[in-house]
Amino acid sequence: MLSALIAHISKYVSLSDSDIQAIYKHTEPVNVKKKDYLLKEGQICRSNYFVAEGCLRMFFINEKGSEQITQFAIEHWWLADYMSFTMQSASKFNIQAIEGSVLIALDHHKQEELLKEVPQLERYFRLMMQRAYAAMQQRFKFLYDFSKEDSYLHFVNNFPGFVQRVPQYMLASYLGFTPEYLSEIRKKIR
Amino acid sequence: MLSALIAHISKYVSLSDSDIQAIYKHTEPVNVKKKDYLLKEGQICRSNYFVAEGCLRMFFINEKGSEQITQFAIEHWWLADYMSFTMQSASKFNIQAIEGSVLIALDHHKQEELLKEVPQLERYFRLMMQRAYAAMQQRFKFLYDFSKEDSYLHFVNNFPGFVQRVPQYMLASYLGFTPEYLSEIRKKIR
DNA sequence: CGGTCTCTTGACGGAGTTCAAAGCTAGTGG
DNA sequence: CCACTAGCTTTGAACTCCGTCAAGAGACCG
Repeated sequence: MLSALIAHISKYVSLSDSDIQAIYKHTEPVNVKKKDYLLKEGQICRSNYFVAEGCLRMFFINEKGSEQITQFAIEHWWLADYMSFTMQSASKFNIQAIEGSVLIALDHHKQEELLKEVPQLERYFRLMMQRAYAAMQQRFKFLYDFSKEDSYLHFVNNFPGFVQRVPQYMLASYLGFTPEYLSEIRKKIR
Repeated sequence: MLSALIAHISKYVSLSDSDIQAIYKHTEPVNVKKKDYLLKEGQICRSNYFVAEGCLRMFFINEKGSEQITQFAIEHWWLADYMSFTMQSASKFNIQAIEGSVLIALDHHKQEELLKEVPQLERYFRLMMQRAYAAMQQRFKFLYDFSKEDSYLHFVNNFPGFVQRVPQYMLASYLGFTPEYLSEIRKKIR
């Protein structure tokens, strides 16, 4: 499943055979079952994960003691708590598989080594970070602009396939409201 | 004021004299007065701005017709609508100076040229994007975790100097509530 | 089939908004 | 250096969206 990553990188920068060998040497494929954890609160986020297949969620435990989802990651996106990853300090987030998933893990120090060996990956990761950051800027706009009802409608229209893949209560959490209220919205729409 | 940028870059990667010359050639210093616009809704976000001195805000006009601030940028941070910047497509955001400011502007195509001439800047910008993205991940956590009152207290504690620099109503907008409610919170604290 | 997740319903309460008006403050020009 | 004005902040009352709690109905998995 490394081929999915190689294909993805190749869309942004060109790789020689020896570059591919270097990537092969520094990354580690990881197969996880539904509900397996990749990071738990209090641990250091040691790896940056590329989703080749499947789906992850990142969440934290809020002041009331319930799980609050902040991000999903589907095929061809990277996920990590980048504060913890960069500083190698304790994370306040959890990362968990929502489906059985195939991931490529890239450890912090392995990433540094790999970037030295294959410098054009600096460009690839810059573009990935820029893409992720741009998506977040858009998301902030929606968060501020839309009512909860509109947030839901917008999400459903923009990711029609994805809505089927996760339980409703996770969507509600991600969108910032309760499963009860989501139920209300869905009733209204019918 | 380019020296501020050179100093900042030098914290992350090392620059030769010719690298510095290249940076000098591709960037443009911009002096703006309070309330000057750097980007207006509908325009393409052509430049990435480094704040050497001063302060910017990014905002959009929400469904009710009022300004909603999504980001501030102070000294040593970069600001752009990265979706518009990357795709060179129309932006839905505005960028405006809150104070008289000294900026370094880097146009999209100039950035591409510069990155070709000085490849280690790919690393610098990767680190900047990663830092900005990490900050956003944290911010999402706070947004979901805190009540409006706690958001305000948290912001004041974390950026004590900054609160003096902007009008209260801009803070309220950034934190996602009304100036009236902010006034209520401030009364309660006293 | 039994038990544990997940989704729905309805009653109630409260954090935060809206609207309107008055009080401040700071910038500007005379 | 004062006076004027526009912009900013405060107040209070009415309202509303959405959360909380509790209980029941499905749905899925071993």
